Amino acid sequence: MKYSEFLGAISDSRMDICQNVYNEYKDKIKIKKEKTVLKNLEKIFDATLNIGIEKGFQAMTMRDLSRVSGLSMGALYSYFSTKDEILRVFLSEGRKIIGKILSESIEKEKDPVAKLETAVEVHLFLTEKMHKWFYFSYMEARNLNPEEKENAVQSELYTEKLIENILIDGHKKSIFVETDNSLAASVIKAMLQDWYLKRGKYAKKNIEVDQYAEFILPFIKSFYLKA
Amino acid sequence: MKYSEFLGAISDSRMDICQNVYNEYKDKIKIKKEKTVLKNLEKIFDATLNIGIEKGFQAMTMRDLSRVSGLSMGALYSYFSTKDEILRVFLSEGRKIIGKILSESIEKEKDPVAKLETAVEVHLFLTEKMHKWFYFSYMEARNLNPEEKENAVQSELYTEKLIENILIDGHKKSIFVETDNSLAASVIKAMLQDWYLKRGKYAKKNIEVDQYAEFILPFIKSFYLKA
DNA sequence: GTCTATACACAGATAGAC
DNA sequence: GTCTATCTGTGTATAGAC
Repeated sequence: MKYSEFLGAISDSRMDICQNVYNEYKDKIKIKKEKTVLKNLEKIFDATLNIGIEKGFQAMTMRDLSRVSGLSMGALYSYFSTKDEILRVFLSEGRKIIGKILSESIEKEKDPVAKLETAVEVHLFLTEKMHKWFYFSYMEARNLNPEEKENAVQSELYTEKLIENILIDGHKKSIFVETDNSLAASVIKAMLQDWYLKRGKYAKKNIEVDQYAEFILPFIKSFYLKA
Repeated sequence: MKYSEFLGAISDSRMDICQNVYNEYKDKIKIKKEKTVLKNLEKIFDATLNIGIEKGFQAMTMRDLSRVSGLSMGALYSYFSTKDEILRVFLSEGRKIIGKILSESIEKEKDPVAKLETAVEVHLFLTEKMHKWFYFSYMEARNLNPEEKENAVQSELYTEKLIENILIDGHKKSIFVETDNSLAASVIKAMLQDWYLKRGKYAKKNIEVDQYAEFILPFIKSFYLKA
């Protein structure tokens, strides 16, 4: 699959996240008109990601957020009751969307090699499309409260487990070599994460996401595929 | 090489960093007795890393640092004139030490395969020994001023260039396959970084640094070594 | 539904006693 | 060389006008 094909096949994830936030939190949000809420949630979402990536969520002040989002301080607090809630809500609703897309894509494929290819490609393409969310999520997860931090860790492990299961299945079917599949999944995950953590570097090297996928897939296969 | 052998061969990096800080900044530091300065710099260094890893440097207050380090607010400001200076100084002096150890270790080896093995092992072992510094450095680099941030980026690229040069040399000597060596170095770096970024995860999986090295070396070699 | 003005807490930094 | 007490700015959050 190419990134361009992927783009045509999925919906606007930013809108999906805001819609999810509305559905989940409409009782707590003081504004009642759905259209107004969605419009402003998107402004808050974009501003939070942009400032958060620029200087970190802790360093972002509510005055910054007000200025960049175009909403007043008072308006912001009609949507979220504390600054920390903004972080918690956008991260948790994002995780739900992403977990769903990834697992559904893998389930569609039958054989282990196709599953592995799909897992790698969909992960790279998702993080390319939502790179701001992913980078923000990675860097700010430690600012969550202990309970939510645990959810974030579990979500990471879930992705890794998806990959591990593909490797286990492939070995059972005598397609992949025998190895420590848990460790192998971690290492593959590390390569996938590097794509969104070092976006600036790859941009400078003129590497696009399709090229990155075409590089790491043979790299992974050369180790796991039996000769 | 095993991690235990590595440990026997290098000096106490925490003390080295503090010694470097003293040498470089003794004119700016208000306290004059070297022994006192070194003792207190180590306290400040440890406290900064511990609190910084726990909740981030931005969220760390000077009162936190005072409490954990055991020095008063006034005393802290006799060593560093601003909070940001603490970050800047510990990161830049750490980078100097690390770059030196890594490049010297690689230079000792002659053939590309041994160089590659050494680069991987020394990087993993260094990050294992100084894992707090590395994690802190990775997460807080963006809180540096633009000039220092650029230095941090360059230092990262330098490490990557060391690996890339090994791959280029290996290909010239017909030992390694032909590939995009810049991209290859990035991907190897990603695997190396995962070790210190996901320390908690590997601890839970009961993976030690020697095991991690033993896993990723064959993984890397299976791709680069000619059959 | 959105705004401005403000309360109140706490941050970084310093002065001056010891 | 180290401490305590304090200054001043800025942060989050809210009240109440429109």
